[in-house]
Amino acid sequence: MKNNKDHCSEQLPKLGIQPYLELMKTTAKHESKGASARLGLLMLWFSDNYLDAVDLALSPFGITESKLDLLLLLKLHENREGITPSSLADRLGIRRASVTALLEWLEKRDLIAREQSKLDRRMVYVKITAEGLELLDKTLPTFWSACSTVMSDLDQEETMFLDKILVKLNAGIEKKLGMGR
Amino acid sequence: MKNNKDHCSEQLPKLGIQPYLELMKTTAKHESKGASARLGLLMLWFSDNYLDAVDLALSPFGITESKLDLLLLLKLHENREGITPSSLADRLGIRRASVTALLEWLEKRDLIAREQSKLDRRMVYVKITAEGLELLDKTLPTFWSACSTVMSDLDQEETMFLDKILVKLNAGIEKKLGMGR
DNA sequence: AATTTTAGTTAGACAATCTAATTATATGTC
DNA sequence: GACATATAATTAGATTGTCTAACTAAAATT
Repeated sequence: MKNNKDHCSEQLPKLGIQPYLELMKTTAKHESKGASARLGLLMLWFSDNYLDAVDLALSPFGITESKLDLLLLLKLHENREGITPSSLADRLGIRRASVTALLEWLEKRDLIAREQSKLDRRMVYVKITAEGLELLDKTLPTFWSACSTVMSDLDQEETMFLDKILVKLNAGIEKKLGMGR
Repeated sequence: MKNNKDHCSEQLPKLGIQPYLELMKTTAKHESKGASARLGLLMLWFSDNYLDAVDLALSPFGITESKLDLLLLLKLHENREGITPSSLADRLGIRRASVTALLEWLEKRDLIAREQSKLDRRMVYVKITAEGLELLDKTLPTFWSACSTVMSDLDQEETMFLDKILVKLNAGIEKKLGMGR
């Protein structure tokens, strides 16, 4: 999360996207894709800003998006028995070792509990605790409103259109990265 | 960057967005904003995936998006004399100490050069080197195509519409975060 | 001349990831 | 049944990008 509060003389002017596009003309492979690349650049900037904004909204709760993501996954599969670190790694698109680190943090704060499987003692079952659920209850309203605030600048037509587009783009990119929620 | 190649039994099914929306109904403040929050969630997922995809595309060049960002900024202001770490921090929306770290890395590889100002000896001027420009030349084609590839699923109408929407959203979020490019 | 402000750096921290190695357990083969 | 292989989780150690707080040197102000 970025949070620049240094008060410095603003020496470099904002360029906007134009100079980037001009540079692109001279350094891109196929000029045909100009419109897509412009879009991609706008999206890159927005993605950066948006993730920062959500992080910022969550920070008062002392939890990050990654960890909330994991808790949310556990909550939504609460009925299901036998959620293992491996399956979480799969679903989150990260390595098992990374999940271990997240679980370590969450367990230390009693937000989740781990229990060794009796059927296969290599495996561990992960569950969200009452405290974990409580934290979700406290955090989620802010999370949803952080998600929606930025989008509320759009009118109804734009909202519907963007929804359609994002569903399409997400499907495409999940296929490319080979995973999804 | 995420890169899951562990081959695990896929135990947790993909849920898609529906269960998240149902949970939202019971945990959001104002139900009115449902459409925006749904959009925000889709955008959050897409932003995550998109940044991962761009990172992945850049990884063969041994440079990350943050560092490329900085180099690009230097390239686009190449004519301007006296670019300081402070002004870069301003423009990148990060702290001066963080810029020092990036410059350290870039300087070690001769991609940028630092020189003490003679007018005000507290200040340092940063310039991109020939090697830095070379790296940009090698990297940018891949960067632009990473930006555009994901977007190329869209037809012309969608592209134009999304462009308009992103300009609007970026303006809004930059105002909220208090910075921009 | 003394104080305060500024620019940059350093030191030390934390979060989220990774790979490689390790441990314990299960499974499969001869 | 014993040995080899595979699997699940963890540990160890690294990297990246960020932060805050303290420090140094120089400039500006009082």
